[in-house]
Amino acid sequence: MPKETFFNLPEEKRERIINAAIDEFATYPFYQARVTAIAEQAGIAKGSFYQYFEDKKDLFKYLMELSVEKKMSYISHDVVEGKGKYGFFQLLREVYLSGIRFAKDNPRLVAIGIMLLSDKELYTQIYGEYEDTSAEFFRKLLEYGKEQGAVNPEIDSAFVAKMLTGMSIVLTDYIIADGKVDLDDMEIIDQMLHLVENGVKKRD
Amino acid sequence: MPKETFFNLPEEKRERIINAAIDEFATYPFYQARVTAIAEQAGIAKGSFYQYFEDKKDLFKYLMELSVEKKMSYISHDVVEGKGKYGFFQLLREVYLSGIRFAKDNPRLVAIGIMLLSDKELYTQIYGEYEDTSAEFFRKLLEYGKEQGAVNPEIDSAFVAKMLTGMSIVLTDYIIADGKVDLDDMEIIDQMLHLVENGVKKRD
Amino acid sequence: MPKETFFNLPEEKRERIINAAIDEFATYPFYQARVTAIAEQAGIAKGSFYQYFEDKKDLFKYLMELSVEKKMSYISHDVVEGKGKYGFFQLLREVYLSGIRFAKDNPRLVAIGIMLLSDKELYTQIYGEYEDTSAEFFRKLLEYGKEQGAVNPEIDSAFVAKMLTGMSIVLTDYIIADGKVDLDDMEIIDQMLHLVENGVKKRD
Amino acid sequence: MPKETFFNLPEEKRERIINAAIDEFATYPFYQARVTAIAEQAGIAKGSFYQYFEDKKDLFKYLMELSVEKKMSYISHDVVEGKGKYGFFQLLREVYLSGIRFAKDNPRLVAIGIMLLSDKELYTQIYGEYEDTSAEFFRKLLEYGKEQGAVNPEIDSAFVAKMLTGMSIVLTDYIIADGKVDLDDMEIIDQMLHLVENGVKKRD
DNA sequence: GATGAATGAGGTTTCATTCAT
DNA sequence: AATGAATGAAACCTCATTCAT
Repeated sequence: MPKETFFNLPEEKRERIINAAIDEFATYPFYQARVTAIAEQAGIAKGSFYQYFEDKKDLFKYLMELSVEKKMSYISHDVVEGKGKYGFFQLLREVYLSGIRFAKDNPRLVAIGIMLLSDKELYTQIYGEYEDTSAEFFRKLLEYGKEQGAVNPEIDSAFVAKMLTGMSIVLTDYIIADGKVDLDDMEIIDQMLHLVENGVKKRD
Repeated sequence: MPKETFFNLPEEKRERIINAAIDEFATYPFYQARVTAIAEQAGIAKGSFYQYFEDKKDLFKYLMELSVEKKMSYISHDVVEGKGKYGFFQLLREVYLSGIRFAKDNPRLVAIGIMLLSDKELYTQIYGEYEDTSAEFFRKLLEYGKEQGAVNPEIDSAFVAKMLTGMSIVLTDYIIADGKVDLDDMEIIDQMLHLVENGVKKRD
Repeated sequence: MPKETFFNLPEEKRERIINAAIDEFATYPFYQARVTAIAEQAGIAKGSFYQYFEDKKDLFKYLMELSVEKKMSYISHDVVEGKGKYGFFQLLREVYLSGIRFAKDNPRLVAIGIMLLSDKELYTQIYGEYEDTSAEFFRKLLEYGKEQGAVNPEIDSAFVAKMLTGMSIVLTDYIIADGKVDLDDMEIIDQMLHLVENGVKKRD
Repeated sequence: MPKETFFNLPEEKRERIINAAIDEFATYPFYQARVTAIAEQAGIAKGSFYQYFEDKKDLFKYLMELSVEKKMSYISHDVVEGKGKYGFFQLLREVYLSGIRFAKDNPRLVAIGIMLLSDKELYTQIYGEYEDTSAEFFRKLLEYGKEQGAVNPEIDSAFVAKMLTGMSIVLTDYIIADGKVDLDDMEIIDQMLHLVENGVKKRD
């Protein structure tokens, strides 16, 4: 957690720092990212860095928090409110859509997140014992789908949740890498959802 | 490519080194992995390391080659011969199965591979211009499925191939993380394949 | 070029570093000179060295610049102003004299310069394409002497310039090695100049 | 001094080694020259090197000996025999000429010699307390010139000897650097000798 | 004698972090 | 709070030399 001093900073400066950090961590894996580079980019003294943050990891952690928070803001808008109104597959669609929007708006944050996923050493150092929040989210959604009768109750929620997570990652990766997906052109998302829908829905 | 001296080594020593390297790279991302640690673990002098390999990257590259080679050996047995005999979904099943077997036998190699995937900087340094071999493999398989009439010709092969890759990764990740999947108990794989099958197959 | 941090240092420290460097480079050829030794002698941390200089070569280059600058200061005083007033042989005498004074005051700098001369590889790395500034200087002086009618126009200025350079080097080398030459006792210099004068001057 | 084993080698191999060594030392200053590179070039095993020579310095020393020997062979032919027959300036001319011929035939050996001159640390390690053989040679020649009545007895033989040495070095350096001097075209040498002659000879 | 693997000291350089102002 | 110099651990890598066959 950043020190108080950081939060007392004028917003503009705080943002300069955050942006510099995002740039650096999106370009280099954690261990290769340099505090010096961040300080330089942000236009602050190296010493100041340590007045705002405990250390490199502290900043990184904070970034991840910001990222989650921001992602939530994308989801909440579309889904959280709508829960109940929507059917399972509609919800799933909204979740993916919000994920895509988030990725398009914050490609560097997504890149950082993906990097982190593959460095379990660091991951546990940051989040404590490994625990896949994202998969957990999908698991609950699936349970809800089962209750609703939209999802085949025989499937293993935990595993399919993993799959949905993985597909979500692939999707966002696809987006930030190639910038291919156009929000107006939803074909691909629909293809994916169609794939999931047919694979997961309850037969009659 | 390792130097000749490496290949002149007694097999036992060569394996000690390879194992030490796999251990280190599976635990730490490339830039955090330490040559010193590898040498120590392998019980060789630091200087010897550089008689066998050009540098750290050289060894890493070699490891990846070994990995691909080994993985191929898993696939070949099941699939390469059978192509033509099998339908698309059977082939896909075989591919996933071989992937799983490989992952169960070589979890650390898989971990290294996954790490590499998320460091594109390093990836291109090693393989030249980024090009997703795995996705390409699945794309061809899908084309084959379309020819066969088993796969819906309307789907975007490139994208679905990405998805299949992603799912494959998730699957193996799942396996090496939790060691949950038991080969005798194929339910989960079948669930995934079922998911894919329904999502991808041609409607009548 | 040293980094800004170096120039922000208190003069006393800067001098300690420069002196340590001169000592080291005067004793060992460039590649044998050790950054560690310089840091130790100067009483700074090894890491600090790299806050002041890009690398070993950076420092070395700077030393050479300092040396040229200092040498210029010896010449300027005697000659630059006097050009026009003096005849060719008087000018030559002044040039050699200033060279000697410089060598007596800065024997280690001279030693470094001489070392550099014999490592053309390094020389071009530092100054770009090899170009003998010193010989060029003498060549111009000789041309001036020809204009003045003091120097035999038949001689090959380029070659004799090389000779004058070489003799200058020998002279300074003689001085820093043995410390023999006493400025009050100019016999030797006069012998040399006499040698040159007779060899070069125009016959009637 | 090389070990006996070296001299037991077939001449062809010995020469391969010597040539490789000359190449390496002519290209890099002693400290940067690599035993490994020499062994490779010569096509011998690294271990063999140490069966022939004590260490790197041993080989280098031997090279210098060879060089002196070879240089002597150039001189002896022209001068040693003729001493007595020739006047001082004729002798001097012969000495320089032989020096030039040697330099043209063995530019790399000359380059090594010049390098060594500027590394006094190494020089004394090799020859013991610094002692300029070459200058000594010229000093004796000058003494002879004085006896003969050809050289002004007032000049300081030691110093002028230094000068003559320096000029000799400059001359050879000029030759190996630019390859400019053509033996058929002796103008330049004559210019230099003329310079010396006028500077040194006895006035009447 | 020939080989080439083995060694390890030591060099340069990087960088997170601390410290003094 | 801000600065930026200072530190030193630690990393990679090189190479002369020794050793065992």
